[in-house]
Amino acid sequence: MNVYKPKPVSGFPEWLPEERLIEQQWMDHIRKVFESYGFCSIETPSVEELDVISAKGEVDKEIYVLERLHKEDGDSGKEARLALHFDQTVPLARYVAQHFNDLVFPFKRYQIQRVWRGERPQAGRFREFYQCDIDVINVDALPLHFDAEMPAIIWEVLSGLPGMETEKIQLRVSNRKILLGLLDDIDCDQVEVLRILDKIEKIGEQETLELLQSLSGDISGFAHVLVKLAAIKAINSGELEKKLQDINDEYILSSSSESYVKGVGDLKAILNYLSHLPEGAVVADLSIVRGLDYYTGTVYETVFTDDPGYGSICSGGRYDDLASSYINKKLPGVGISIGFSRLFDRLRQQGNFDISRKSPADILMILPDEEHRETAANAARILRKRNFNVELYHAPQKIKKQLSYAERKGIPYVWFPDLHQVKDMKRQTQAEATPEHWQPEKD
RNA sequence: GCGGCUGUAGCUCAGUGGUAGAGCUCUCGGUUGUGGUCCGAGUUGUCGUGGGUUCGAUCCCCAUCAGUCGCCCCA
Repeated sequence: MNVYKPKPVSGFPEWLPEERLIEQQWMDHIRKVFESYGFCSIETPSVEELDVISAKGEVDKEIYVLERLHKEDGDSGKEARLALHFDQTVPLARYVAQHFNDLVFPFKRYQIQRVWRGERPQAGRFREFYQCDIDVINVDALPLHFDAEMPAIIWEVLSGLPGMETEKIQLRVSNRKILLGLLDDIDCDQVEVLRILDKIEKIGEQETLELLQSLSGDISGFAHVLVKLAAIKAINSGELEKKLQDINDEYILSSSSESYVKGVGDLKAILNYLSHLPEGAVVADLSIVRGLDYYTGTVYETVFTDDPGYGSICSGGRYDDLASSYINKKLPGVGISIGFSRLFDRLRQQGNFDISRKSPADILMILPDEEHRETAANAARILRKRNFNVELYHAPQKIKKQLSYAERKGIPYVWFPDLHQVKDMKRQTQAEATPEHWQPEKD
Protein backbone atom coordinates (compact mmCIF):
# COMPACT_ATOMS: atom_id res chain seq x y z
CA MET A 1 0.00 0.00 0.00
CA ASN A 2 1.30 3.39 -0.92
CA VAL A 3 0.22 6.19 1.38
CA TYR A 4 0.88 9.84 0.88
CA LYS A 5 2.72 10.99 3.95
CA PRO A 6 1.34 14.37 4.91
CA LYS A 7 3.62 17.11 6.09
CA PRO A 8 2.57 20.33 7.71
CA VAL A 9 2.75 23.33 5.41
CA SER A 10 5.18 25.67 7.05
CA GLY A 11 3.68 28.94 8.13
CA PHE A 12 0.11 27.63 8.00
CA PRO A 13 -0.60 26.60 11.56
CA GLU A 14 -3.31 24.26 12.78
CA TRP A 15 -4.16 23.23 16.31
CA LEU A 16 -5.34 20.19 18.18
CA PRO A 17 -8.91 20.20 19.55
CA GLU A 18 -7.75 21.13 23.04
CA GLU A 19 -5.84 24.11 21.65
CA ARG A 20 -8.66 25.10 19.34
CA LEU A 21 -10.96 25.19 22.35
CA ILE A 22 -8.77 27.87 23.91
CA GLU A 23 -8.52 29.71 20.62
CA GLN A 24 -12.30 29.91 20.51
CA GLN A 25 -12.40 31.20 24.08
CA TRP A 26 -9.97 33.91 23.04
CA MET A 27 -12.06 34.96 20.10
CA ASP A 28 -15.20 35.04 22.23
CA HIS A 29 -13.44 37.23 24.79
CA ILE A 30 -11.99 39.58 22.20
CA ARG A 31 -15.33 39.96 20.46
CA LYS A 32 -17.05 40.69 23.75
CA VAL A 33 -14.64 43.44 24.74
CA PHE A 34 -14.72 45.04 21.29
CA GLU A 35 -18.50 45.04 21.33
CA SER A 36 -18.58 46.48 24.84
CA TYR A 37 -17.04 49.62 23.33
CA GLY A 38 -19.63 49.73 20.58
CA PHE A 39 -17.58 48.38 17.72
CA CYS A 40 -19.58 46.48 15.14
CA SER A 41 -18.40 43.49 13.20
CA ILE A 42 -17.77 43.24 9.52
CA GLU A 43 -16.20 40.58 7.39
CA THR A 44 -14.65 41.18 4.01
CA PRO A 45 -13.73 38.57 1.39
CA SER A 46 -10.41 36.79 1.62
CA VAL A 47 -9.49 38.27 -1.70
CA GLU A 48 -9.30 41.74 -3.13
CA GLU A 49 -8.55 42.75 -6.65
CA LEU A 50 -4.86 43.25 -7.01
CA ASP A 51 -5.62 46.75 -8.25
CA VAL A 52 -7.23 47.58 -4.91
CA ILE A 53 -4.26 46.35 -2.95
CA SER A 54 -1.81 48.19 -5.15
CA ALA A 55 -3.91 51.33 -5.60
CA LYS A 56 -1.36 53.42 -3.79
CA GLY A 57 1.37 52.44 -6.19
CA GLU A 58 3.93 49.69 -6.18
CA VAL A 59 3.49 46.85 -3.73
CA ASP A 60 6.62 45.59 -2.06
CA LYS A 61 4.70 43.21 0.20
CA GLU A 62 4.82 39.47 -0.23
CA ILE A 63 1.33 38.96 -1.51
CA TYR A 64 -0.31 35.71 -2.53
CA VAL A 65 -2.23 35.91 -5.77
CA LEU A 66 -5.02 33.55 -6.79
CA GLU A 67 -5.03 31.72 -10.05
CA ARG A 68 -7.47 29.30 -11.62
CA LEU A 69 -5.91 25.95 -12.39
CA HIS A 70 -7.82 25.62 -15.64
CA LYS A 71 -7.26 29.13 -16.76
CA GLU A 72 -6.73 29.30 -20.49
CA ASP A 73 -4.05 31.29 -22.16
CA GLY A 74 -6.43 33.91 -23.49
CA ASP A 75 -8.15 34.44 -20.14
CA SER A 76 -5.46 36.33 -18.36
CA GLY A 77 -6.21 39.67 -19.93
CA LYS A 78 -9.94 39.58 -19.22
CA GLU A 79 -10.06 38.62 -15.57
CA ALA A 80 -9.14 40.90 -12.70
CA ARG A 81 -6.23 39.46 -10.78
CA LEU A 82 -7.19 38.44 -7.27
CA ALA A 83 -4.94 38.53 -4.25
CA LEU A 84 -5.33 37.34 -0.67
CA HIS A 85 -5.37 40.35 1.62
CA PHE A 86 -2.25 40.80 3.72
CA ASP A 87 -3.89 43.04 6.30
CA GLN A 88 -7.37 44.27 7.13
CA THR A 89 -6.76 47.95 6.77
CA VAL A 90 -6.71 48.05 3.00
CA PRO A 91 -9.91 45.99 2.73
CA LEU A 92 -11.47 48.32 5.30
CA ALA A 93 -10.56 51.37 3.28
CA ARG A 94 -12.11 49.83 0.20
CA TYR A 95 -15.17 48.77 2.19
CA VAL A 96 -15.73 52.21 3.66
CA ALA A 97 -15.37 53.88 0.29
CA GLN A 98 -17.73 51.42 -1.33
CA HIS A 99 -20.43 51.61 1.34
CA PHE A 100 -19.86 55.22 2.26
CA ASN A 101 -23.50 56.22 1.95
CA ASP A 102 -24.77 53.36 4.10
CA LEU A 103 -22.37 53.77 7.01
CA VAL A 104 -22.76 55.94 10.08
CA PHE A 105 -19.72 57.95 11.07
CA PRO A 106 -17.61 57.80 13.10
CA PHE A 107 -17.56 54.27 11.80
CA LYS A 108 -16.30 51.90 14.47
CA ARG A 109 -15.74 48.38 13.31
CA TYR A 110 -13.88 45.30 14.41
CA GLN A 111 -12.74 42.49 12.17
CA ILE A 112 -11.37 39.11 13.17
CA GLN A 113 -10.08 37.33 10.09
CA ARG A 114 -7.14 35.55 8.64
CA VAL A 115 -4.57 37.42 6.58
CA TRP A 116 -1.83 36.04 4.35
CA ARG A 117 1.77 37.06 3.83
CA GLY A 118 4.23 35.17 1.70
CA GLU A 119 7.16 35.83 3.99
CA ARG A 120 9.59 33.31 5.39
CA PRO A 121 8.06 31.73 8.48
CA GLN A 122 9.85 32.02 11.80
CA ALA A 123 8.97 31.82 15.45
CA GLY A 124 5.88 34.01 15.76
CA ARG A 125 5.75 34.63 12.03
CA PHE A 126 3.24 32.84 9.90
CA ARG A 127 2.09 32.97 6.33
CA GLU A 128 -1.51 32.56 7.34
CA PHE A 129 -2.63 34.06 10.63
CA TYR A 130 -5.42 35.80 12.46
CA GLN A 131 -5.55 39.49 13.10
CA CYS A 132 -8.11 41.21 15.28
CA ASP A 133 -8.50 44.77 14.09
CA ILE A 134 -10.40 47.69 15.48
CA ASP A 135 -10.55 50.95 13.63
CA VAL A 136 -12.49 54.17 13.85
CA ILE A 137 -12.97 56.16 10.70
CA ASN A 138 -14.57 59.55 10.45
CA VAL A 139 -15.20 62.16 7.80
CA ASP A 140 -12.84 65.16 7.66
CA ALA A 141 -11.58 65.04 11.27
CA LEU A 142 -11.27 62.46 14.00
CA PRO A 143 -11.08 63.39 17.71
CA LEU A 144 -7.88 62.53 19.52
CA HIS A 145 -9.81 60.64 22.19
CA PHE A 146 -10.00 57.69 19.85
CA ASP A 147 -6.21 57.49 19.77
CA ALA A 148 -6.34 56.98 23.51
CA GLU A 149 -9.26 54.58 23.40
CA MET A 150 -7.33 52.09 21.29
CA PRO A 151 -4.68 51.20 23.89
CA ALA A 152 -7.30 51.18 26.63
CA ILE A 153 -9.35 48.59 24.76
CA ILE A 154 -6.31 46.54 23.90
CA TRP A 155 -5.14 46.54 27.48
CA GLU A 156 -8.51 45.25 28.57
CA VAL A 157 -8.53 42.57 25.90
CA LEU A 158 -5.00 41.31 26.42
CA SER A 159 -5.02 41.31 30.18
CA GLY A 160 -8.24 39.29 30.19
CA LEU A 161 -7.16 36.47 27.88
CA PRO A 162 -6.84 32.99 29.40
CA GLY A 163 -3.13 32.20 29.68
CA MET A 164 -2.02 35.84 29.86
CA GLU A 165 -2.20 35.96 33.67
CA THR A 166 1.53 35.48 34.09
CA GLU A 167 2.66 37.57 31.11
CA LYS A 168 3.89 41.13 31.38
CA ILE A 169 3.21 43.23 28.35
CA GLN A 170 3.76 46.84 27.49
CA LEU A 171 1.96 49.06 25.02
CA ARG A 172 4.28 51.58 23.48
CA VAL A 173 2.99 54.74 21.95
CA SER A 174 4.59 57.47 19.95
CA ASN A 175 3.75 60.00 17.33
CA ARG A 176 5.43 60.07 13.98
CA LYS A 177 5.10 63.83 13.84
CA ILE A 178 7.75 64.24 16.53
CA LEU A 179 10.71 62.79 14.67
CA LEU A 180 9.41 63.75 11.24
CA GLY A 181 8.90 67.31 12.38
CA LEU A 182 12.52 67.57 13.37
CA LEU A 183 13.68 66.00 10.13
CA ASP A 184 11.68 68.39 8.00
CA ASP A 185 14.46 70.92 7.56
CA ILE A 186 17.15 68.34 7.13
CA ASP A 187 18.29 66.99 3.83
CA CYS A 188 18.01 63.24 4.29
CA ASP A 189 16.07 60.11 3.46
CA GLN A 190 13.42 60.36 6.17
CA VAL A 191 12.09 56.84 5.75
CA GLU A 192 15.58 55.42 6.02
CA VAL A 193 16.28 57.46 9.15
CA LEU A 194 13.10 56.22 10.82
CA ARG A 195 13.89 52.68 9.82
CA ILE A 196 17.23 52.91 11.57
CA LEU A 197 15.87 54.61 14.67
CA ASP A 198 13.24 51.88 14.93
CA LYS A 199 16.00 49.37 15.57
CA ILE A 200 17.53 51.19 18.50
CA GLU A 201 16.34 48.68 21.06
CA LYS A 202 17.69 45.81 19.03
CA ILE A 203 21.11 47.12 18.05
CA GLY A 204 21.79 49.69 20.76
CA GLU A 205 22.38 53.42 20.77
CA GLN A 206 25.97 53.29 19.60
CA GLU A 207 25.31 51.26 16.49
CA THR A 208 22.21 53.30 15.72
CA LEU A 209 24.35 56.42 15.83
CA GLU A 210 26.92 54.91 13.50
CA LEU A 211 24.28 53.82 11.03
CA LEU A 212 22.77 57.30 10.98
CA GLN A 213 26.12 58.94 10.51
CA SER A 214 26.89 56.70 7.58
CA LEU A 215 23.90 58.09 5.70
CA SER A 216 24.35 60.70 3.06
CA GLY A 217 22.90 64.19 3.49
CA ASP A 218 23.10 66.56 6.42
CA ILE A 219 22.04 64.03 8.97
CA SER A 220 25.35 63.21 10.64
CA GLY A 221 25.59 66.33 12.75
CA PHE A 222 22.09 65.76 14.00
CA ALA A 223 22.35 62.04 14.55
CA HIS A 224 23.24 62.08 18.24
CA VAL A 225 20.18 64.21 19.03
CA LEU A 226 17.93 61.80 17.15
CA VAL A 227 19.38 58.85 19.01
CA LYS A 228 18.83 60.57 22.33
CA LEU A 229 15.25 61.29 21.36
CA ALA A 230 14.57 57.79 20.14
CA ALA A 231 15.90 56.43 23.41
CA ILE A 232 13.26 58.28 25.39
CA LYS A 233 10.77 56.22 27.34
CA ALA A 234 8.25 57.82 29.64
CA ILE A 235 5.39 56.41 31.67
CA ASN A 236 3.44 59.68 31.84
CA SER A 237 3.25 63.07 30.24
CA GLY A 238 5.24 64.75 33.01
CA GLU A 239 8.18 62.45 32.52
CA LEU A 240 7.98 62.85 28.76
CA GLU A 241 7.94 66.62 29.10
CA LYS A 242 10.95 66.56 31.37
CA LYS A 243 13.03 64.27 29.19
CA LEU A 244 12.30 66.34 26.10
CA GLN A 245 13.22 69.46 28.02
CA ASP A 246 16.55 67.95 29.07
CA ILE A 247 17.48 67.30 25.47
CA ASN A 248 16.26 70.72 24.47
CA ASP A 249 18.43 72.38 27.12
CA GLU A 250 21.47 70.58 25.92
CA TYR A 251 21.08 70.75 22.18
CA ILE A 252 18.57 73.53 21.59
CA LEU A 253 16.14 71.52 19.53
CA SER A 254 14.49 73.34 16.73
CA SER A 255 11.21 72.74 18.51
CA SER A 256 9.71 75.51 16.47
CA SER A 257 8.58 72.84 14.03
CA GLU A 258 4.81 72.90 13.98
CA SER A 259 4.67 69.20 13.39
CA TYR A 260 6.98 68.43 16.30
CA VAL A 261 4.93 70.56 18.69
CA LYS A 262 1.69 68.94 17.56
CA GLY A 263 3.15 65.46 17.90
CA VAL A 264 4.40 66.06 21.42
CA GLY A 265 1.12 67.67 22.42
CA ASP A 266 -0.96 64.80 21.10
CA LEU A 267 1.24 62.19 22.70
CA LYS A 268 1.08 63.89 26.07
CA ALA A 269 -2.68 64.20 25.82
CA ILE A 270 -2.99 60.48 25.06
CA LEU A 271 -0.86 59.57 28.05
CA ASN A 272 -3.08 61.73 30.22
CA TYR A 273 -6.23 60.07 28.91
CA LEU A 274 -4.74 56.70 29.81
CA SER A 275 -3.70 57.52 33.35
CA HIS A 276 -6.38 55.19 34.74
CA LEU A 277 -4.44 52.14 33.50
CA PRO A 278 -1.86 50.42 35.71
CA GLU A 279 1.48 52.20 35.76
CA GLY A 280 3.73 51.01 32.97
CA ALA A 281 0.92 49.45 30.96
CA VAL A 282 1.32 52.15 28.35
CA VAL A 283 4.57 54.02 27.85
CA ALA A 284 5.67 56.68 25.45
CA ASP A 285 8.55 55.32 23.39
CA LEU A 286 9.85 57.68 20.75
CA SER A 287 11.65 54.96 18.84
CA ILE A 288 8.30 53.55 17.70
CA VAL A 289 7.71 54.67 14.14
CA ARG A 290 6.12 51.67 12.39
CA GLY A 291 7.09 50.51 8.98
CA LEU A 292 3.86 51.04 7.09
CA ASP A 293 3.95 54.26 5.26
CA TYR A 294 0.32 55.26 5.75
CA TYR A 295 0.61 56.16 9.43
CA THR A 296 0.79 59.89 9.98
CA GLY A 297 0.42 60.50 13.71
CA THR A 298 -0.03 58.23 16.68
CA VAL A 299 1.66 54.83 16.39
CA TYR A 300 1.40 51.79 18.64
CA GLU A 301 3.40 48.68 19.29
CA THR A 302 3.05 46.05 21.98
CA VAL A 303 5.73 43.74 23.30
CA PHE A 304 6.39 41.23 26.02
CA THR A 305 8.30 43.23 28.60
CA ASP A 306 10.79 40.44 29.21
CA ASP A 307 11.22 39.56 25.52
CA PRO A 308 10.72 42.55 23.24
CA GLY A 309 12.71 40.77 20.54
CA TYR A 310 9.81 38.40 19.90
CA GLY A 311 8.20 41.23 18.00
CA SER A 312 5.09 43.29 18.32
CA ILE A 313 1.94 41.44 19.23
CA CYS A 314 -0.33 44.37 18.63
CA SER A 315 0.32 47.38 16.45
CA GLY A 316 -1.42 50.20 14.71
CA GLY A 317 -1.73 53.91 14.40
CA ARG A 318 -3.45 56.91 12.97
CA TYR A 319 -3.74 57.69 9.31
CA ASP A 320 -4.94 60.95 7.82
CA ASP A 321 -6.64 59.69 4.77
CA LEU A 322 -6.53 56.04 3.98
CA ALA A 323 -9.33 55.77 1.44
CA SER A 324 -8.20 58.55 -0.86
CA SER A 325 -7.41 56.01 -3.55
CA TYR A 326 -11.01 54.84 -3.59
CA ILE A 327 -13.17 57.86 -2.83
CA ASN A 328 -13.02 61.61 -3.08
CA LYS A 329 -13.53 62.25 0.64
CA LYS A 330 -11.16 62.84 3.48
CA LEU A 331 -11.45 59.90 5.84
CA PRO A 332 -9.02 59.99 8.76
CA GLY A 333 -8.88 57.02 11.05
CA VAL A 334 -7.08 55.32 13.86
CA GLY A 335 -6.79 51.60 14.38
CA ILE A 336 -4.92 48.83 16.05
CA SER A 337 -4.52 45.16 15.32
CA ILE A 338 -3.88 42.24 17.62
CA GLY A 339 -1.47 39.71 16.17
CA PHE A 340 -3.67 36.93 17.40
CA SER A 341 -1.74 33.96 16.06
CA ARG A 342 1.62 35.29 17.12
CA LEU A 343 0.36 35.88 20.63
CA PHE A 344 -1.54 32.62 20.79
CA ASP A 345 1.30 30.46 19.55
CA ARG A 346 3.73 31.92 22.03
CA LEU A 347 1.53 31.17 25.02
CA ARG A 348 0.74 27.76 23.60
CA GLN A 349 4.41 26.87 23.30
CA GLN A 350 5.11 28.18 26.76
CA GLY A 351 2.46 25.87 28.14
CA ASN A 352 0.29 28.65 29.51
CA PHE A 353 -2.94 26.97 28.51
CA ASP A 354 -5.04 24.53 30.44
CA ILE A 355 -5.35 21.88 27.75
CA SER A 356 -6.80 19.13 29.92
CA ARG A 357 -10.10 19.28 28.09
CA LYS A 358 -10.01 17.91 24.59
CA SER A 359 -13.72 18.14 24.04
CA PRO A 360 -16.43 20.65 24.83
CA ALA A 361 -18.42 17.89 26.57
CA ASP A 362 -19.14 18.46 30.23
CA ILE A 363 -20.64 15.05 30.78
CA LEU A 364 -20.08 11.63 29.29
CA MET A 365 -23.27 9.60 29.45
CA ILE A 366 -22.38 5.96 30.06
CA LEU A 367 -24.13 3.39 27.90
CA PRO A 368 -24.23 0.37 30.25
CA ASP A 369 -26.01 -1.93 27.80
CA GLU A 370 -28.50 -1.74 24.94
CA GLU A 371 -31.45 -1.99 27.36
CA HIS A 372 -30.45 1.33 28.91
CA ARG A 373 -29.91 3.19 25.64
CA GLU A 374 -33.26 4.99 25.81
CA THR A 375 -32.83 5.88 29.47
CA ALA A 376 -29.35 7.21 28.76
CA ALA A 377 -30.42 9.19 25.70
CA ASN A 378 -33.29 10.68 27.63
CA ALA A 379 -31.12 11.76 30.54
CA ALA A 380 -28.71 13.32 28.04
CA ARG A 381 -31.53 15.28 26.41
CA ILE A 382 -32.69 16.67 29.73
CA LEU A 383 -29.17 17.75 30.64
CA ARG A 384 -28.63 19.38 27.25
CA LYS A 385 -31.77 21.41 27.73
CA ARG A 386 -30.17 22.67 30.91
CA ASN A 387 -27.19 23.88 28.84
CA PHE A 388 -24.78 21.11 29.65
CA ASN A 389 -22.78 19.59 26.81
CA VAL A 390 -23.42 15.88 26.92
CA GLU A 391 -21.87 13.12 24.88
CA LEU A 392 -23.60 9.73 24.84
CA TYR A 393 -21.03 6.93 24.64
CA HIS A 394 -21.29 5.16 21.34
CA ALA A 395 -21.34 1.48 22.32
CA PRO A 396 -22.16 -0.66 25.37
CA GLN A 397 -18.54 -1.49 26.03
CA LYS A 398 -16.84 -2.25 29.31
CA ILE A 399 -17.21 0.50 31.89
CA LYS A 400 -13.44 0.57 32.18
CA LYS A 401 -13.21 1.49 28.57
CA GLN A 402 -15.90 4.15 28.76
CA LEU A 403 -14.25 5.76 31.77
CA SER A 404 -10.90 5.68 30.10
CA TYR A 405 -12.46 7.46 27.14
CA ALA A 406 -13.80 10.20 29.40
CA GLU A 407 -10.44 10.50 31.08
CA ARG A 408 -8.55 10.82 27.84
CA LYS A 409 -10.91 13.40 26.45
CA GLY A 410 -10.81 15.36 29.67
CA ILE A 411 -14.56 15.18 30.18
CA PRO A 412 -15.04 16.23 33.79
CA TYR A 413 -18.20 14.26 34.67
CA VAL A 414 -19.45 10.78 33.90
CA TRP A 415 -23.09 9.91 34.27
CA PHE A 416 -24.33 6.39 35.09
CA PRO A 417 -27.96 6.37 33.92
CA ASP A 418 -28.64 2.91 35.36
CA LEU A 419 -27.30 3.78 38.80
CA HIS A 420 -28.61 7.38 38.74
CA GLN A 421 -25.17 8.53 39.78
CA VAL A 422 -22.62 11.07 38.60
CA LYS A 423 -18.91 10.64 38.95
CA ASP A 424 -16.66 13.67 39.33
CA MET A 425 -13.49 12.60 37.55
CA LYS A 426 -11.23 15.14 39.17
CA ARG A 427 -12.37 14.66 42.74
CA GLN A 428 -12.92 10.93 42.26
CA THR A 429 -16.26 11.13 43.93
CA GLN A 430 -19.55 9.59 42.87
CA ALA A 431 -23.00 10.65 44.06
CA GLU A 432 -26.69 10.15 43.42
CA ALA A 433 -28.19 12.62 40.95
CA THR A 434 -31.14 13.32 38.68
CA PRO A 435 -30.81 14.98 35.27
CA GLU A 436 -33.39 17.58 36.26
CA HIS A 437 -31.61 18.91 39.33
CA TRP A 438 -27.93 17.99 39.24
CA GLN A 439 -25.43 20.83 39.58
CA PRO A 440 -21.68 20.55 39.28
CA GLU A 441 -19.68 21.51 42.33
CA LYS A 442 -18.07 24.88 42.10
CA ASP A 443 -14.28 24.93 41.94
C1' G B 1 15.57 37.19 -1.63
C1' C B 2 20.51 36.33 1.31
C1' G B 3 23.51 33.48 5.21
C1' G B 4 24.14 29.37 9.39
C1' C B 5 22.24 24.62 11.17
C1' U B 6 19.26 20.17 10.51
C1' G B 7 16.55 15.98 7.78
C1' U B 8 16.45 8.04 11.03
C1' A B 9 9.31 4.84 13.55
C1' G B 10 3.06 9.01 15.06
C1' C B 11 6.45 12.24 18.59
C1' U B 12 11.56 13.20 20.97
C1' C B 13 16.00 11.41 19.55
C1' A B 14 20.43 7.55 19.58
C1' G B 15 23.46 4.78 16.06
C1' U B 16 27.07 2.09 12.49
C1' G B 17 30.84 1.60 5.49
C1' G B 18 28.00 -4.47 5.47
C1' U B 19 20.80 -3.71 4.50
C1' A B 20 18.50 -0.21 12.19
C1' G B 21 17.52 0.97 17.90
C1' A B 22 15.60 3.54 22.75
C1' G B 23 11.95 6.35 25.35
C1' C B 24 7.09 8.18 24.84
C1' U B 25 2.51 7.34 22.18
C1' C B 26 -0.86 3.73 20.32
C1' U B 27 -3.56 -1.40 20.54
C1' C B 28 -4.69 -5.67 23.52
C1' G B 29 -4.47 -8.21 28.17
C1' G B 30 -3.86 -8.48 33.88
C1' U B 31 -11.39 -13.19 34.61
C1' U B 32 -16.46 -11.64 37.73
C1' G B 33 -19.21 -3.56 35.06
C1' U B 34 -15.60 2.16 37.49
C1' G B 35 -10.34 6.00 34.49
C1' G B 36 -5.31 8.17 35.30
C1' U B 37 -0.38 4.46 38.24
C1' C B 38 1.88 -0.38 37.70
C1' C B 39 2.99 -5.17 35.04
C1' G B 40 2.97 -8.14 30.41
C1' A B 41 2.50 -8.62 25.11
C1' G B 42 2.12 -6.42 20.30
C1' U B 43 2.01 -2.91 15.82
C1' U B 44 5.09 0.87 13.25
C1' G B 45 10.22 2.63 9.25
C1' U B 46 11.64 2.63 0.77
C1' C B 47 17.20 5.97 7.72
C1' G B 48 14.08 13.44 2.99
C1' U B 49 14.84 12.74 -2.66
C1' G B 50 18.21 12.00 -6.98
C1' G B 51 23.02 10.96 -8.50
C1' G B 52 28.31 9.64 -7.41
C1' U B 53 32.56 6.91 -4.75
C1' U B 54 32.63 1.63 -3.10
C1' C B 55 32.28 -5.41 -3.56
C1' G B 56 28.58 -2.93 -0.50
C1' A B 57 25.98 3.43 2.00
C1' U B 58 21.31 5.25 6.38
C1' C B 59 26.42 6.51 7.63
C1' C B 60 31.51 9.54 2.66
C1' C B 61 30.91 13.28 -1.74
C1' C B 62 27.66 16.37 -5.01
C1' A B 63 22.97 18.16 -6.14
C1' U B 64 18.01 18.93 -4.85
C1' C B 65 13.87 19.51 -1.78
C1' A B 66 11.98 20.40 3.02
C1' G B 67 12.41 22.17 7.95
C1' U B 68 14.67 25.63 11.28
C1' C B 69 17.39 29.99 13.06
C1' G B 70 19.33 34.88 11.70
C1' C B 71 19.00 39.15 8.09
C1' C B 72 15.18 41.94 5.36
C1' C B 73 10.29 43.03 6.69
C1' C B 74 6.44 42.70 9.76
C1' A B 75 1.17 40.79 13.58
